[in-house]
Amino acid sequence: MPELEHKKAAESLVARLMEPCAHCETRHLSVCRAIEDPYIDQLASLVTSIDLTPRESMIAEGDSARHYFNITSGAVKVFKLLPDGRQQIIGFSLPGDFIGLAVKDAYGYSAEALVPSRVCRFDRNKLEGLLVRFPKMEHELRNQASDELAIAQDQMMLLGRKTAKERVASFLLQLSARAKRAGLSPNPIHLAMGRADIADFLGLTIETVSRTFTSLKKDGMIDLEPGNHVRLRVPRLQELSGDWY
Amino acid sequence: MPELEHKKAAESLVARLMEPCAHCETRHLSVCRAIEDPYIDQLASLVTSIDLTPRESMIAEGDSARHYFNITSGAVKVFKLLPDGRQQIIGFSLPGDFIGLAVKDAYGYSAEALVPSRVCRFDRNKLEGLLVRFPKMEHELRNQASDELAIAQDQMMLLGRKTAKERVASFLLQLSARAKRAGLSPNPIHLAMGRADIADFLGLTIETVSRTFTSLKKDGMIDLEPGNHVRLRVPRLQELSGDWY
DNA sequence: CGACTTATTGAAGGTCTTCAACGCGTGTGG
DNA sequence: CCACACGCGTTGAAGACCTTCAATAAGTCG
Repeated sequence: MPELEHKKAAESLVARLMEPCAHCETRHLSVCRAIEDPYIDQLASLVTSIDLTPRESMIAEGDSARHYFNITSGAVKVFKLLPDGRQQIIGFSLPGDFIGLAVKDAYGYSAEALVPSRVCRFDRNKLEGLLVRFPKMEHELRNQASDELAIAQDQMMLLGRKTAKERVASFLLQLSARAKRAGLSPNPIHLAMGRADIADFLGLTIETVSRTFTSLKKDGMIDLEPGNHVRLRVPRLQELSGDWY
Repeated sequence: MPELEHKKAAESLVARLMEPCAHCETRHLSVCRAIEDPYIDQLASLVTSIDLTPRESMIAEGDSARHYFNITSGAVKVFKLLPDGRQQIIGFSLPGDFIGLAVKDAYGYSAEALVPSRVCRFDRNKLEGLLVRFPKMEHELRNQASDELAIAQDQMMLLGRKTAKERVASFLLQLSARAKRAGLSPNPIHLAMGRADIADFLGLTIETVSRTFTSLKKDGMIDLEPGNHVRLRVPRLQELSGDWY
């Protein structure tokens, strides 16, 4: 590597370490976009970047809620457990997603990485303090909470009233739409999670999810491709999903 | 009626019409508490009080979202429909509850009164304008959204992973807790909604709800009393609910 | 290659749903 | 005043969808 290139790379590394937010690649996707460049260091000063390995826990239900989190890369599952071990996945968080809004004193859910991931951890008290000076950020957080609320309501409809086929169809379309927004391939989509997690998200069992996938495949609605990729026949899945289009 | 009494009553009526927020009995329960007395008229200026009869519609899914609402008396159901008529109730709103947060351009749900109710209707644009000057209110709205989000997540757990008995037990305890907060009787609780609405809220059918009630009664968990009242054996219902206590 | 995890498939079973009938209370009209 | 209809809740029997239990296949990593 030429020395100039080398030097540039080193400077860029230093910059990322010293000014994590200013050079954050997911800033434009996240609530952090509410804070303008001149002030961004105030945000950076209360942030810690954390790397997570698959299955590594990020939040444990019941812990006192001292931090907010923002996903910068990878994928995280957010879930609740019943005392007997039953699990319900509340959502899958992707780059740009904010975690910690639905919180009182203690976290009401757990969260752990599905794949190698990186998250920004904010000190909650300090961030709340910052919000007094940055009402735009406060507004952004409310919008984020509103969006999540609307998504949660769709999920209630899915869990309460849809059949297994409809749930899986909705799920696949939902992943496709999110991938599109994140600039990833919306049609052969990639599944970052296994059947067990899909099941715990859709309120089904692993076996039912698997059977539903093969059934959709037989009906020509999807194709299962290597590497956990799924090709979707979108219009027909939309019909099947039971939703309004 | 003595003339003095008469005059007082008339003045009070005028006051309520002219300064609806200043004399609102549910203000302390609602997000409106964020605006202090000296400024409350600014809020009052963009509010319309509306009376609803049972089954009267307040919001229709898909309509452009020009208003926010605040329940001041009665009870309202908020729900979503699938094209084939299946219904999922997202929540029951009681005095002090704010409706309209989970909204983009159009409402993602419908809402209608269960019993004679009164609601405050805010012009959405004007209220959003007001928020710039009252960051405390903005903050209050975020908190409200966060609370609703946590509730929605509990509901996902209920819908995705709980049995019929657990759902009904959770539901009754939930109603009891809300009644307590609203200053109503938390133990013989009153059901403002019929079996059909309970079913559509819990992701069950009318028949299953009915059977579950009688089963809980046989097991000595509840007593059904006249006037849609239910007496709860709380500790045993908590065990049954499958939740953490 | 071999051990482990994950996904698929089969068969039996259970919980909840569906379809149907009945009871109960209320309100209306003959 | 009673008959009747209507809404709502309850109960029964049959059936469907999903789950559970079990075995096999496929994929992953040492």
